[in-house]
Amino acid sequence: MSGKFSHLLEPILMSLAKTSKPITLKHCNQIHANLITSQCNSQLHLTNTLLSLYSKCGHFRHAHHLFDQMPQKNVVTWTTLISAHLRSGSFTKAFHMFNVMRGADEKPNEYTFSVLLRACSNPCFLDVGLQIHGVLVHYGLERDKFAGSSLVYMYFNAANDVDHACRIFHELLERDLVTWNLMISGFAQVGDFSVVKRLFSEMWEVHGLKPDHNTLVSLLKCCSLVQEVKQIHGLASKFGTDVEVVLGSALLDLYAKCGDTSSCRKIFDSMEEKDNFIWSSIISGFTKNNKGEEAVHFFKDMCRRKVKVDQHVLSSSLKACLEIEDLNTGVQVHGQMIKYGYQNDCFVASVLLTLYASFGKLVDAEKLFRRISNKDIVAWNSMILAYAWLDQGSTQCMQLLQELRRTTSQIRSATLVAVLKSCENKSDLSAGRQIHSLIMKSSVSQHTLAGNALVHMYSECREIVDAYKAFVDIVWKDDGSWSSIIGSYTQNGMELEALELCKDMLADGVAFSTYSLPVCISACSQLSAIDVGKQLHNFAIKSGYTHDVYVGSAIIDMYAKCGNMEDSDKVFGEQLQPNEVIYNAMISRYARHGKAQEAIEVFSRFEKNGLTPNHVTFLAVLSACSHMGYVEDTLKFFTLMVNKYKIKPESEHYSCVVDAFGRVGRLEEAYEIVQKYGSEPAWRTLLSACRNHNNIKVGEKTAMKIIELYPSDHTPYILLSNIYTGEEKWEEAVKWREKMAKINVKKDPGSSWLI
DNA sequence: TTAGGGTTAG
Repeated sequence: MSGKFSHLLEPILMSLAKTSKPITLKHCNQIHANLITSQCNSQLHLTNTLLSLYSKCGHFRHAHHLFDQMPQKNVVTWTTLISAHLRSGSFTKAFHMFNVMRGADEKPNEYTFSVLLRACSNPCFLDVGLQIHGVLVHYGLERDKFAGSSLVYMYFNAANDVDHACRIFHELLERDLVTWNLMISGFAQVGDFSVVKRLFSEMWEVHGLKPDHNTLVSLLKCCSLVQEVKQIHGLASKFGTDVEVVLGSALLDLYAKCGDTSSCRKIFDSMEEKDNFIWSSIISGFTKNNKGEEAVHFFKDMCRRKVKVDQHVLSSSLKACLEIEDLNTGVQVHGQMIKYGYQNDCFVASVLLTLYASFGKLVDAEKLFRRISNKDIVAWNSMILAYAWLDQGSTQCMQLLQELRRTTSQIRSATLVAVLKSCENKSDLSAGRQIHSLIMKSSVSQHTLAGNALVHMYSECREIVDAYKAFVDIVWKDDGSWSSIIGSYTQNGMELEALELCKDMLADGVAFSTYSLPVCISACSQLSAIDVGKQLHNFAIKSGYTHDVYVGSAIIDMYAKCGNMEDSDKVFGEQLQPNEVIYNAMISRYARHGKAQEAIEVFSRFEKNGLTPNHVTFLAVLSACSHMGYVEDTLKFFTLMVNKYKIKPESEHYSCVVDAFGRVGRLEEAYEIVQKYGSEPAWRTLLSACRNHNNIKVGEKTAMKIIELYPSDHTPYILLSNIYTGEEKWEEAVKWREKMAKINVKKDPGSSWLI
């Protein structure tokens, strides 16, 4: 009687087992009920299929429950259950079931071993895998296609053991496409590309096996040039290989790495089925190529189509927001992150916290950081860097470092480099010195990256002697080390020494790079050493570095500072794609030569070319206008900067406005600005303007303020005394000179900041 | 009836 309806149930079960559509628990339960009512549940092959359906739709407990209730079991039943445990990540349970199975005298077959060995491809299960290999030999299955192929896979992935993998492969009785693909992917993984190519041609030319998308994905791992990627892409058409999601995303990723975003888009558009991999590949592909706008567009498109986003999509999209400084979209991504439950994901939260921090939202950033359940080192470094951007953020960075040291004894150089970033200011120097001694005591002491960061930190703190000491201590000096120390000397008025170091660098076998060349050229500019500058320019031409914007702008600047405007213009004209840096150099050049009108003209060309001015651009154009006393223009550019370009003015920008007002004698207005936003240089600019206009009222207020802020400074006393002298108020003038003498403030011999 | 390969992120 039993199983009389099996001919009805069987086709339904079979079609469900083969479908690519998602199977629900409801489907499984219905079939289960039907199996029972139609008395087909004693038909083992049908129950086994149901068991695998429960496992495929992720309902492992139901699978296990069914398994327990089955009166009869065969090797398929056991293998399916072991596979279900592995699918759910319960490795120990799976291995345990294997032992129970053998205890129950059920003989494992090639499928059972295939399933188990795949789990052992994880290095932490290699020991188990080797034991299973022993058992497999006992059953005489070592030369079997399925079991043997899985052994090959295990030896490559868990042990990087090429010899063992090859021995097993060569002794197989039969090899199919999957077996060949496993070998090819194994060699691609260990980086032996010549063997990959040899295996590929043998598979196709000798054995006539047509490659599939898996083969091509392994071949793609051997590509480093766009031509090679195109070749593999061509093979797909030659063999009629379906460019499905896996091959599609691998191709897309490689085209992106070669900078070919138009091919990325073509592949993306041609994909009928788009999964999360494809979406995250296209978003990260555009982000990698500094095309954040497009990347963000893809993200929004994805959300509009109601495609479920995953952690890869979220982190790539946030990276794009970071690149284009788009906080609004970032907040939208945050919304999706909450919606899909990725709020505590380490990867996603690390980028989002960086984005929030870049907009000064440190409280939000830290909140995200604290919620990450398993913080890895990148998350810690991101949080440290977030504080490092703050003025005087070294205290928080040091606290985070202490906290991190309580959780791990291994501190890597990237973390210390991040903390050092927070110490690039004189007031944070003591923290910087602490990190220095920490580095010297740790295994990081020989790391070039850490040494370079120390040189940079001391240099920014204007501790040149210490910068040099740190430089000398670097065991393997690279281009970054040399550029850092040469730059440090140049910025601190030691240009001759900088050029000497430049010679040492060449003698040490380190060639000029796009980093070291601009600093050396800039040393020449400040020395007006046009001959050496020209030599460096020649070198730049020969090595093709003139198209680099930093090299180009340094050369433009060098000729201008040496008074050779003709060559400066020539180099500007040779720039293929002048960007912000180049234009900034041109505007600064005119600003320095007091040519405000020309500076303004360059600024408008800059805007016409679709470039976005930054705070340096505005500093240059504001200083050009203010130097000439163009108050209206100064105010116009200042408003443009704040309103249109949303750039937060820094103290230098305010100083320019103060300077402009000061030059035309609008001292009260200047005073108002300095009082609200000014810094030390702004106060000094104002005081100097008061002296030029002999304005006692504002001059007194200003001088008092400087005395209050910098009590040991002689300049306000002298300037005030000079103002009184100018107004023929001799008594007052003498009074201020006396005051200065009384509190023991001395004028630096032979120097005055006015000079 | 059970099985083996592969792609994306900070």
